[in-house]
Amino acid sequence: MPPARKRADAQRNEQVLLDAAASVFTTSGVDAPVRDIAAEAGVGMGTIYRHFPTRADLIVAVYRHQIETCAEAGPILLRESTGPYAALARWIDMFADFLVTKHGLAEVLQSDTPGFAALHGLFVERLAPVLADLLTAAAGAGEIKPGIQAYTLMRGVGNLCAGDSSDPRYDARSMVTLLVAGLRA
Amino acid sequence: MPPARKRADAQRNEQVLLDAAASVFTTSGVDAPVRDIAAEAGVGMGTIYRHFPTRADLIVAVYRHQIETCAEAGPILLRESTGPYAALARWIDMFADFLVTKHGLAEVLQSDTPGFAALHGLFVERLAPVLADLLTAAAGAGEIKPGIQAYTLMRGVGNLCAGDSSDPRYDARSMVTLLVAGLRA
Amino acid sequence: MPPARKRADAQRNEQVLLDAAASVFTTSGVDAPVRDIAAEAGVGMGTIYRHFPTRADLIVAVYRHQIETCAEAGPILLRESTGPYAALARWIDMFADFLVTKHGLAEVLQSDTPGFAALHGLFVERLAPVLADLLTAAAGAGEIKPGIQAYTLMRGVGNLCAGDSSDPRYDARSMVTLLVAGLRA
Amino acid sequence: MPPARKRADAQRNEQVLLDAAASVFTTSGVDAPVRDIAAEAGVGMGTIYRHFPTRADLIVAVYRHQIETCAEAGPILLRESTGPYAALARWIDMFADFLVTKHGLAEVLQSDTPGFAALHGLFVERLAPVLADLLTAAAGAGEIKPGIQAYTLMRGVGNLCAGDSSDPRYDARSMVTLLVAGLRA
DNA sequence: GATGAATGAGAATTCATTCAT
DNA sequence: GATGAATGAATTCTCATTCAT
Repeated sequence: MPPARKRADAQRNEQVLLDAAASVFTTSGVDAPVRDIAAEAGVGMGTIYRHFPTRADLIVAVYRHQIETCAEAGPILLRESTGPYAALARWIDMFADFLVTKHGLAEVLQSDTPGFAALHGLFVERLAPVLADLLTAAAGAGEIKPGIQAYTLMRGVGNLCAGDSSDPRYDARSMVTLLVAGLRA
Repeated sequence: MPPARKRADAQRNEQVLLDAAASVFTTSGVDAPVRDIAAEAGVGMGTIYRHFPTRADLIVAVYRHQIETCAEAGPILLRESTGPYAALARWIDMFADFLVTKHGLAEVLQSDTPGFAALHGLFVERLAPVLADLLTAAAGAGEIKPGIQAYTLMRGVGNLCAGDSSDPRYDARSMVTLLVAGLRA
Repeated sequence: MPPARKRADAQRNEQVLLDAAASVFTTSGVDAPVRDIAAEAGVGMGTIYRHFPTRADLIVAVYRHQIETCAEAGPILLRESTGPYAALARWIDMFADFLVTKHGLAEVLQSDTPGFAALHGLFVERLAPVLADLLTAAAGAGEIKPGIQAYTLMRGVGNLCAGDSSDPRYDARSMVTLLVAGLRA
Repeated sequence: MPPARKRADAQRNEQVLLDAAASVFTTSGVDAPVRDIAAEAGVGMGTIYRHFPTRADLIVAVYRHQIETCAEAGPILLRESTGPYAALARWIDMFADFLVTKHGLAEVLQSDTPGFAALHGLFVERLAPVLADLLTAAAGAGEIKPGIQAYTLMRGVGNLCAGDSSDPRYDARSMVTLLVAGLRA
C-alpha cells in the first residue's frame, strides 16, 4: 500500500484539472459548464467534484498561485524602485496586467455571488495589505493624496480591467494609467 | 374606433412593467428571469412579451429616458460651467451618478451579450459623442491630456461604477474622482 | 331598431371571416393561430370566438359550401354520365380535385381530434351517402367489384390527397387514378 | 478503462427509450411532448436528450430497424415469388402492414417538418430504390402499367395507411389492395 | 358587438449535481 | 477513485382563450 504513489497521481490529476479550468475560464468565463472543464481535462465530471466540491474552490485554486506571486511582488518593488510612488505605479500595472491577461478574472472579482466569496477573500487577505503598504509608503512620502483605501483602489483597478479583451475599442491599461496618475498629490 | 382609451391602459401597464423591470434589474441583474419581472409587475409573462418582444427591447426601454437626460446635459454643462474641464468633470460625475444610482446598469454596459447590443448602441450613439465634445473642448483649452478616447473613458467610468452598491467597502465615486483627476494635463 | 341591418353586418363580417380562414388554412393549415386568422380578416380575435365558439365550427363553416356542391354533383353525374362507373370515376376525380385544391383539408380529414368531429360528421353525412349511391349503381351494373365501403373509399381518396401540394415529387391525382382503376371488376 | 459495462447499461436504457417512444408515438403521434416519452420510459427528460439530441434522431432510431427489414425483403421477394407482379404486390402488402402496425409512422411520413427530414431521407434512400426495382421488373414483364414512380407510389401507400388504427370504419389494407389492383396493365 | 390586452398553461432545452457501476 | 449516465429544476417562449373597455 504505497500512498505516496496515489498522492502523486492525485496531484498530477489536480494539476491537469487546474490547467483545464484556467483554459476554459479564459475562453468561456468562470461560469463555464462544469462539463466543458471536465472535457478539456479529459476526466469525468465526478472527478472535478471530488477535487473541488464547489465551483469557488476550483476558481480559487486556479488563481491562487498567480495571486501569491502578485502579493510577493509588493515588498520587492518597494525595495527596488526609485520611490514609493514608482513602486506603487509599477505594482498596479503588474496587477492590472495579471487581470487583463487572465481573461474573465476581473469579471469574477466583481461578482458578489456567494460562490465567489473564497476568491474575494483571497484578494482581500493577500493583495489588499500589500497594496495598503504601498499606499502608506507613497502617502508617507507625500507623493500621493492621503486617505485612499487599498480595497477600493484594488476593486477600482479590477473593475477597469473587466471586459478589456472582449471589446477592441476599450483599453483597460490606458484607464488604469489615468487612475494611477490621478493618485498623485 | 376609440383606441385612445385602450392606449391609456396599455401605457399605464407599460410603465408598470418598466418600473418592475428596473427594480428587478437592480436586485437580480438584467438576466433576471422574465417570470420574476412579470411577478414584480403583477402581470402575466405574456404581457411582457407583448410589450417587449426581446429582452433587449425591455432593457433599452428601461434606461432610454435616463440616457437621454444625460446626453442633453453635455452641451448645457459646457455652456454654463466655468471652463471645459469643469464641465467635463461635472458631466462625468453626473454620468457616474446615473450609473451608480441605477443599480445594475453599469453591469449591463460591460456585457457583450448580443441581447444587449441595442443598449450598447444607445450609449455609443448618444453619450459617446457628447463626451467626445467635452473632451475636445477641454483638450482644446489645454486643460487635459490630449488623445483620450471618449468611448474608452465612457467604458472606464462605467466599469468603475459596476458593483458599487453591492459592496459597502467599495466606493465608485472616489475612484471616478481619481480618474477625472488623472485626466488633467 | 332595425335588426335586419345588424344581421346584414354580421353576415358580411362572417363572410370576411370565412374567406380569411380559408386563406389562412390554405397557407398554414387548419392549426393556424387564431390570431393569424383574425389579422387576415382584419378583425379582433374576440370576433372570431363570437361567431365560431370552437375551431371546429369555423372549419366546418369554411368548407360546408364546397362539400354541399360536391354532394349535389353525385346524382347529376349519375344521370348525365355514360354509365355508373364513369359517373363514379368522375365524382371521385371531382372530390379529389376539391381536396387537393383546398390545401390542408385532406389533412384535417385524417385528424381524429375531437375538435374536428363536426367536419368528419359533415363528410360522413353528406358525402358518404352520395358515394354509396354511386358505388351501388356501379356494382349493380357489374362494373366494379362488390363490397366496397363508401366510407372507406372516401377516406382512402382523402388520404391520398393529403400533402399533395407540399411535396413536388408526390402526385395525388395519379394515385387516385390508380385507386379508381383498382375498383374495376 | 472498462467502458463495456457502462455501455451495457446505456444500451439497455436506450432500448427502453426506443420502446417508450414507439409506444407514445403510437398513442399521441410523433409530436408527443418529450416529457411524455420520458415518463413512459421512466427516465428523466435529460436522458432522452443525451441519447437523441433532436427529436428526429429519436424517430429515426425508433423506426430504422423496421425500415431495414423492409428494404431487405424486396430482392428476396423478387427471387422467391412466382412473378414480378406477385413480388411487388407482396412487398407493398408487407410495407403497408409495417406502416399500419407501427401506428403513427404513416403520419410522420406525411409531415414535411424539417425535424422529420432524417426519417424521410431514410425512406427515400432505402425503400424507394427497392420499390423502384420491383416496379421495373414488373413493368419489364408487362405485368403493370409503365411509368409509375416509386416515390409517388410509396407515398401513396403511406398515405392510405395513415389513421388506419384510429378509425374503426376505415380499412387501409383494403384500399392498398385496390391500389395494387390498379397497377395492373 | 367588437376589440385586442392580458393571462397562464404547456413544451423544449440546458446544466449543476448525484450516484450506480 | 474515476466515470459519465441520469436527474429534474429552472428558464424561455408561444398561443388559445377570456374579459375589461
